[in-house]
Amino acid sequence: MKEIKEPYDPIRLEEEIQEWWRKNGIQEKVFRLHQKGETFSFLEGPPTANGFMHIGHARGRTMKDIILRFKTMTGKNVWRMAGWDCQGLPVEIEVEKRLKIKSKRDIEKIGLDVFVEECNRLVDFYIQHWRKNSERLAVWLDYDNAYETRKDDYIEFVWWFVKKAYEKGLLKEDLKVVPTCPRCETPLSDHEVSLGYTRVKDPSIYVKFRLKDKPEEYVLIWTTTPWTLPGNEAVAVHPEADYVKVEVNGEKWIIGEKLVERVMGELGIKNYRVIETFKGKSLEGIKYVHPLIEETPTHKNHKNRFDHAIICGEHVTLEEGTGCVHTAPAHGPEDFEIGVKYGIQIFCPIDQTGHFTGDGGKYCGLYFRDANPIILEDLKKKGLLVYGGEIEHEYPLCWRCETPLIYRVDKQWFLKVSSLREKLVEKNRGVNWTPRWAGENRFGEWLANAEDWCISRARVWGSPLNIWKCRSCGNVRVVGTREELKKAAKKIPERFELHRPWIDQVILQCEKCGDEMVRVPFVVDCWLDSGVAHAASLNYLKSRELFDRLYPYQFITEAVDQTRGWFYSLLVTATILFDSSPYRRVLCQGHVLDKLGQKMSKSRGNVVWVEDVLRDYGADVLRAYLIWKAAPEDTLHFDLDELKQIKRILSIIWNVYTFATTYMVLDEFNPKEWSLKDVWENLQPEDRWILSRCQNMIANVTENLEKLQLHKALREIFDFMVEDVSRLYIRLIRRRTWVETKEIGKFAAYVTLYKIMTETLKLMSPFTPHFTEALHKFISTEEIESIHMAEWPKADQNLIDKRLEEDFRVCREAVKAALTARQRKRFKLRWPVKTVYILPANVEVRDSLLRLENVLRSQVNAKEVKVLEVGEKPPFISVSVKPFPSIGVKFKSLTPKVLEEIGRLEADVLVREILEKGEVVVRVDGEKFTLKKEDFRIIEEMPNTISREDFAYGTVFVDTEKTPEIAAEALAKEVVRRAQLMRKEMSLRIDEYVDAFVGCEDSESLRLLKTMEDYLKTEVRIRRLSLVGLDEVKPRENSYLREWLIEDEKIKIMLEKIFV
RNA sequence: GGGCCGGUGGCUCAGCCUGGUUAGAGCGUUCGGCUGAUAACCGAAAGGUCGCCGGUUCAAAUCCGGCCCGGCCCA
Repeated sequence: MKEIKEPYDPIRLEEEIQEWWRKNGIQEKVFRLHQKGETFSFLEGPPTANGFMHIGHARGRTMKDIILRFKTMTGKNVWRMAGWDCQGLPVEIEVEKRLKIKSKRDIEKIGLDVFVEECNRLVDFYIQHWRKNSERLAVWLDYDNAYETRKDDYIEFVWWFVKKAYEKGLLKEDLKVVPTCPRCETPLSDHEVSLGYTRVKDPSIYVKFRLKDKPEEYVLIWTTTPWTLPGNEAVAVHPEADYVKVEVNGEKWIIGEKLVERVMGELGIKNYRVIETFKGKSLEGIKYVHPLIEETPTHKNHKNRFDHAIICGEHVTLEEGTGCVHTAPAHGPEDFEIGVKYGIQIFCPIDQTGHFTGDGGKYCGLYFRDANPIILEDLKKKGLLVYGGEIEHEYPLCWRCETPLIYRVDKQWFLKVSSLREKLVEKNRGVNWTPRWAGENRFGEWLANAEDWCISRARVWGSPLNIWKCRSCGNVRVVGTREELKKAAKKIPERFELHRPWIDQVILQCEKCGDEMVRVPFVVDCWLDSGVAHAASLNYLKSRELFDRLYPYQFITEAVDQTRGWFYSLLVTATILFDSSPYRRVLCQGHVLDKLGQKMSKSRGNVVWVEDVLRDYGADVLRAYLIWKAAPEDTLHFDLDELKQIKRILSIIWNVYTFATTYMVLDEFNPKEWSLKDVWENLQPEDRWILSRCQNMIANVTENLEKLQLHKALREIFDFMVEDVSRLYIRLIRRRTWVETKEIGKFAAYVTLYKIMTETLKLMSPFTPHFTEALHKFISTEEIESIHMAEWPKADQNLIDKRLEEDFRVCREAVKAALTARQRKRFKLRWPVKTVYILPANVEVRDSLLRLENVLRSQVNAKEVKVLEVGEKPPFISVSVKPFPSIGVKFKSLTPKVLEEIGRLEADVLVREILEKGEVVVRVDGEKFTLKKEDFRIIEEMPNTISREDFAYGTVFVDTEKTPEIAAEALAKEVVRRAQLMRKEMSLRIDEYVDAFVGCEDSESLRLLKTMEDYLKTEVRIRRLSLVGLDEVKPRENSYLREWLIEDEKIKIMLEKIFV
C-alpha cells in the first residue's frame, strides 16, 4: 500500500494509466482471462466510418463497455469484436466534396478507381479517429480484429445472403416509386428521406381539367408540384364522399362538397352556385382531356380504359385541396399503387437526374424545378390555370446535399420482406427488450407493417449487387461466392476485387442464349452490409465454428433510431438465413440532445465532440456523467457544466482513499495480515453498519447491472461512498484513527474500511476504469495485476444487519435535527454542548437511539445525550395555564373574584387539575364555580438556552447553556484548531512534537485553558507547554508566532520545532 | 392523422408500477459552519397550483378518461 498524496487529476491520471495498460498488455490479458468461461456474445453495431465521434456515440459505447467489463468480472468469456461500417453514400458525398466534384457523371470522368481509392483512404482516416477516441474513452473492444464491411470476405457474405434470398424466392426486380435525389442520382431509403423534411416554398396551384364529352364542365385539382402534371394520368376522388358541381361564370366545376367554401374563398370567387350533389363513386370512369396534351403528345398514345379518367381511391382526403386528386402514377407511391390497380399507364417523362426526357415533349431537357414556371405559363395560356399562388410546407430534401427530392418510378431490386411479416413478429417475441415498449410497441408494430426492402442503390462505393443479366435475353444469374464467379466468368480483370469498377469488368456467358452477361449497375444498400454482421463478421463462409458458439448473440445495444435501422436489418437477414432472431437481448438507448433539449446538428453548431470533452475533462468523468445522468433508454440533455458535479463526486471518493492510506501507512497496516475474523469482536456499531450497507450496495449494484439499469447502479455506488462512507463513517472513525498506540480497535476500523474500499473499487471499475485502476495500484496487495481482472463481489448475507441500518437511519435524522438546533442558537459544533434530549416518536425509535447513544453523543458533540420515554415531558419544560379573558362572559361581575381565587391556587396543582381532570373548581362567596380546560391558555415554557427541532422520528432539544467547564473545552478546541493550522503551515509531520507558548489577553481565559493543559498537549503534540499572559509571548528564533482573534479576544500561539 | 416517450422548485432529475408521513435529491442562490481527507468539505434557509380539466376513492403527483405542450418515430 502506498500513501496517496496528490489530489484527483483525471487528465494526468488517465494518461499514466493508459500508458501502464499499454506497456503491460493489460487489455489483452483481461480479454484472455476467462477463455474457458461460459461465453457471453456481444455484437458490435458498427459505427459508420464517416464523421467524428460525438457525445451520443460516446454514451452508447460507454454502455457497451460497462456491460462487457461487468460480464468479464463475473467470469464470462466475452466476445467483443469491434466493427466498422465502411461503405455507403455518406462516404461518397464527402469524397465528392474533397475531390471537388459535383455529380455522379464527374466521378466517371475522374475514374471510378480513383474515386474508390479515395473512399478507402477516407474510411481509413475515420477508423483511425474512432479507434483512437474509443481507446482514449477506454472502450475495450477487440480493435485489432475488427470486422470491416468493405473487405472482400465480408462482401462475399453479403453476396451469399443475396443468393440465398434469391433461391428462396425473396428477391425480385420490380417497379417502384422511389424518392430520388436528382443530384446524387440515386434512390433514398425512407429513413434517409425522413431526415430531410424542411419547410420550403412551392407553387400552390388550382387547375381545371376539361371533361371530354361535356363542354364547359371541369374537374378541379390542386397541386404543389406542377412538374408532375406532364405525368398526370388520372384524377382520384373518394368513393364515399359527397361531391358537387358548382356553377362559376357559366362553367361547371366538380369539387368535394366539404371544400367548396374554402376553395372558393381562396380563389376569390364570390359568385358561384352549387347545382348538383353526388357521391364520388358516380364519377368513376368519366374521361377528361389531359391539360398538357399538346405539350406532351405522348399522352395521345395512352388509351387504357382509365387513362385520363376519374378514378376512386380510399386514400383521398377531404381535408385539403379540392377533394379531386391529381394522380401521376410515376410520381407518387399512392398514385402508383392505384394506377396499377386501375391498369393505368405508368408514365414517367423524367429521368434520374431530374430532367425531362423525350417523352416530356416540349419540356424535354428541362430540370424539373425549372419546368414549373413554364408549365404554369402554358396552363394560363390555355385558360386552365384557375389560381397560381405559393405555399410554405414540409418537403423532403436530400439529407446530405439538400437538393429537393423527386418521386419517380424506377426498376429496383427488392427483398420481399412483406411476405415475412408474421415470421418477423414471431421471432421478435423471443427477444428481451429494454425498455419493453421499444420492442413490443415500436419495433413490433414496425415489423407487422414491414414493406418490401429496396436493396439496390445506383452508386459506386458499396458492396456490388451480385446480379448478372444477359444483354440479349435478360436472363438473370445471382452469384453467391468469389469461387463461383471465377468459374462462371468469361472475362476477369487483372485486379480481382469485389468493388466497382473492377467487378464490373467481369463478364459471364449466358447459359440460355450464349450472349454476354453484365452486372446490374447497382451497389447494395449499406444497411444490408451491417445487417449481416451476425455472420459476416465471423467469416462464416470459411468456418462455422465461431458462429455456432456465438449465435444468437446474447446482447446488442444501439440508439433508438436503429429500430428501423440495424435492429431491423439484422432480424430480417437472420430470419431469411437462419429462421431465428440473431439477438436475445437488446438495450435501446435514448438520444443525446443539447442542454436545451435540441437535437445536435452541425448546422445548429451545437454538436459536442467527444475529443474535446476527453481533452478537457477526461474519460472517467465523461463516462460517469453519461451513465449517472439518465436512464440508458431516456433522452439525455447534455450539459458540459454538469460534468463538474461528477468530478466533485469522484474527488470526494478519491479523498476517502487518501484519508485511509494516510493513516494505514502511518500505522503500517498490512491488509494481508488481517481479516474480519481477527477483529470481529472489536467491531464497533459503525463498522458493522457500514459493512452491512456495503453488502446491500453490492447486491443492488449487481441487480441493476443485470437489469441494464446502469444509472441506478452508479448512483447507488456514489451515494454509498459520498453519503455513508465519506460523510458519516469516516467522521465516526476519525478519533479511532488518531489513537497513538497500535490498539486493535483502530485496526478493526482499518480492516472494515479496507474491505469496503476494495469492494467498491471492483464495483466501480466498469464505470470509471482509470480512476479505479489508479486507486487499485495504491491500495492493492498485488494479488491481481489490474482491478479489471478482479472477480465481481458477491454480497455476504452474514454481514447484513437490517436492524442496525434502521438504527443508523433514525440516528442520522436525530443528529441532523440536533445540529440544526445548535446552529439556530449559533452554538458552534466545536463547542461541546451540555445535554441533548431526544423525545422519540415511538418505542422502536427510542430503542434505536439507545442502541446508538455513543454515536449520537459524538456526532452532536454533547457531554450527555438523554433519550426520553415516548410521551415524556422533558424536565426543563414548564407548563403554565392562564385563564382567557373571555371567561368574563361566564362570570360577569364575579370575574375578578374568580381570578383572585385561581391565583391563590398553587401553580402546580392548578396545572395538574386542568391537564389531568380537565377542569378546576373554585369557591367564591360560598358558591362553587367550575372552569373548564377550554377556559385556559396552556403555555409551555423552556429556558431560552434550550433549542428545539422536530425531525421525522421525534423531537430534539439541545441545552446550549455555556458552563465554565464547557467554556474551557470550547476555548481549548479553538486554540487547538489554530495550532493545528500552524503545524500545517510549518509543514510538520503528523506525528512530530513541538514546544508551545499560548498567551491570553483575558485572565479568565488563561485560567480556563490551564484546566485543559493535558488536552492541549495531546491534541497538538506538545512536549512543553507554557500558558501565559498575552504580552509574555515574544517572538524567538526558530519559532512560529501568530496572533489570533478568538471570540473577540486576542490570543497568541507560538510553536517551536524541536531539533533532535 | 397514428404510435411511443416525457411534462414535478431557477436548472437537471427521483418518487408514479403497488394511492396514505411534512413531495425528495443534486446544481445554482443566500447565510452559516468546519479545517491533520483540505487547491477540499459540511450544514441551514429561501424556492413547488406535481402541465390543464374532469372522474374513481375516506384519501390522487401516483389509478382512469379527456385536453394542452415538447421530443422521437411512422403516415
